[in-house]
Amino acid sequence: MIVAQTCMLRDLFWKNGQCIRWQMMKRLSKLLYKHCSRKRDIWTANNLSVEDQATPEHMPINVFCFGTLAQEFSDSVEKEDLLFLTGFALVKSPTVKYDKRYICHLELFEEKGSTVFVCKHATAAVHEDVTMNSMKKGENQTVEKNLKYAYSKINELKPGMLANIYGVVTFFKHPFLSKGTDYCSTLTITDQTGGKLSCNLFNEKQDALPQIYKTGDIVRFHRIKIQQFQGELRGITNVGFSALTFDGRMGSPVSPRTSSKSYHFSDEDRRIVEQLRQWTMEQSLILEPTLKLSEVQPQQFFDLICQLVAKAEMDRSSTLLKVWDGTKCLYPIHKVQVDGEVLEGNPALIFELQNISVDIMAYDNHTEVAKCLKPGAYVRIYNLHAKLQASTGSDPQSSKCIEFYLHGGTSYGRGIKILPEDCYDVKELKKVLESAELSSNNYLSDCTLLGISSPLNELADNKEKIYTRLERCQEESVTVLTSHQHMEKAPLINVKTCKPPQKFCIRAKVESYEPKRLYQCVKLYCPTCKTLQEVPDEDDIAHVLQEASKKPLNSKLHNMSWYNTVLFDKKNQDVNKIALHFLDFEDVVQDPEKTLILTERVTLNEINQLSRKFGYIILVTSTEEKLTLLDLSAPFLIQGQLRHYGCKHCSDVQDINCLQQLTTHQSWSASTISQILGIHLLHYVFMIKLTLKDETASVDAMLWEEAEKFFKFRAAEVIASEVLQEQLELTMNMLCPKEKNPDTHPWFECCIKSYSSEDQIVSYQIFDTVLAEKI
DNA sequence: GCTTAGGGTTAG
Repeated sequence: MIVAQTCMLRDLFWKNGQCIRWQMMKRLSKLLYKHCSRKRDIWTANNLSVEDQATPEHMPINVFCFGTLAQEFSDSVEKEDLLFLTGFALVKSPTVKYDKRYICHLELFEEKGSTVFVCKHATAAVHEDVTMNSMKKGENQTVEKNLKYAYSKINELKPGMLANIYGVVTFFKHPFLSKGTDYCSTLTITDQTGGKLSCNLFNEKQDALPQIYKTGDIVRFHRIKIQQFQGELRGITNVGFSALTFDGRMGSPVSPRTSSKSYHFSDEDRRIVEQLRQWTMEQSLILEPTLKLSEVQPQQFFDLICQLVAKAEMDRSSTLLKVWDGTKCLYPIHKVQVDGEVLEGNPALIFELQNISVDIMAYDNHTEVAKCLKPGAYVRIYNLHAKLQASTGSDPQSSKCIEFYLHGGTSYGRGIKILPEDCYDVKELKKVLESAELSSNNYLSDCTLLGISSPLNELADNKEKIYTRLERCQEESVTVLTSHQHMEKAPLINVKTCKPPQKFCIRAKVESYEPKRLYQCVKLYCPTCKTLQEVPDEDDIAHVLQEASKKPLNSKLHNMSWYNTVLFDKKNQDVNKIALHFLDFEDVVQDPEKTLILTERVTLNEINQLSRKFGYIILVTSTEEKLTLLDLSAPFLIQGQLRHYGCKHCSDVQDINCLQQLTTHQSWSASTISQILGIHLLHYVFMIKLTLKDETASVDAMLWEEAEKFFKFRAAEVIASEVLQEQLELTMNMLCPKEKNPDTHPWFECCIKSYSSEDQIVSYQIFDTVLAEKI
């Protein structure tokens, strides 16, 4: 529990004898603009709408927090939190007409004694008891200590309820894209009461829907809305819905699968899950829909847990999957004729497993997922059909064989799911695959004995297991995600079609990149006005210096109180001198690398020489009465090999005499110097456009804000270092080899976010991704 | 701004 302002529970304000209990519906509503009379109010007022669950019509009310309370509140509150509001003013709402909310709104000011209590992860039902009791007793205790969720039994559900329930999944469909904006998952659950509840779960993110692997899994739903539909009750996602999924097998770890960042899970929850498991087993509720290939009978529909050996795109609506599960089908199996070139997979392994693998045709909506699979992946195929082939030959009995189809559509939960390697089913599968390999090796030795020439003699000696050799086919990416590794990889078509802003993890190839001339990848960026510009080239700088050196030196400005001046003759030109003005002259000999000098009439070449010796060089020119900086087209400060530029739009250049403030070299740095001179420093940044492509689409993604983290070196260093320039070139050539078919490029996994600019153009940027160490 | 789906086999 977070208390926005210290206050004891017994001090809670009571109105008409009732404590006001609100469930927050929306976080900092976007209606803010509409509600605030002046634009600057936005920064001081937070608006949210809350729903009083006690009112039958679920009428939301607007609440405004002002001043410091607004800030504290917005920092601590999240969707679904339970709020206690005290000391508020009840004001007639001017927005009733269009927001259709409660006729009054609440206004809270800290200075007027308003208080907001924010309670995390609570349910209203339980909260009421806890709060009321606490208040009656006048105890100053936190609510969290007593926080407990109340779960409804399925047969006790009533329309209109916002329920917390546990249940065993008896049916489910994988998340699929609905005709609306969200992904949809349909499932049915039951519990010890025998009641059944079908649910329609929606979320714009596929990963946010419950991760159900099989019927028999156990789910926990919080805040699911119960509705009536065609005479039956339905559960539907509502604001604040959250879900946990558990394996339904007795004895397996009670560890929830969820996309929630935080969730409440107690011993009581563990007990409920274990009781449901026990009950499911006793009832023989779930008929195991999974079969081994050796158990398959013709005409059956079943689930298959297997490893992908190879795949081939047959046409637009069908993909061939060659899989094995370590057992051999007892019936003759139809082999799909496919050109070896289209077949993606290791030819040696395909050959090695030819007698034990089966061909599956995945149709229509399943081709999308099938195409994304990599040989070596472990998958569960739901509702696979072992269809008996129509007889063709003269002897109908003998020619019949089984064809495996994953038909189009989603009925009966039909689909494909990639299984994580550490899941129970995969561990079990590996055991079977391992024992199957022994016999397949026996088969190989027979071949050798019989003198049959085979490319596998060599492989037979290889101790490495076939399934791990297959796993290796899932080529590694040249990049590493620094977080979100658990997120499912989204096809690029999703990235393109989902409304921004969104975040995704993707796996693709770099088809091309821009700019091709890599030195142009580094730009100058002004964090103040957010503009980008090219780094001036040597010619541009030389030109500015040349113009400046046309101005004569002014001896009146030499040897002032805060600098000492030394004049040098230019080569063979007596009249053409350059001037160096030294700050902190005593230190020059001792610590030249810490010295700050102002230079006049120098050439680029001379600057390069001077910068090797002196720490900081500021380029100046003389006027009649003072030294001034050069045009900001040139760098105003040189620090070793680094050239610092100022923003022409944002800088308000100050008199050079301000530099007197710099008393010791301890205070010299690019940022302090630029600050004193009123210059807004431009930052060196990478700006590279990568065209990423997978089977579904191509997307132009910028490598920008996190590019330095990605490459693990700084943009400013690249400008100054030929070694790094070379390294950058090598890296880009590795990501996207020139003159090669993009399909042969390495895999590029990254996190990508979409956002739209003011002019509604959607852009994509790479984040939380770095180059892999080994490359 | 706020619906979407609302289980019940393809027909290759």
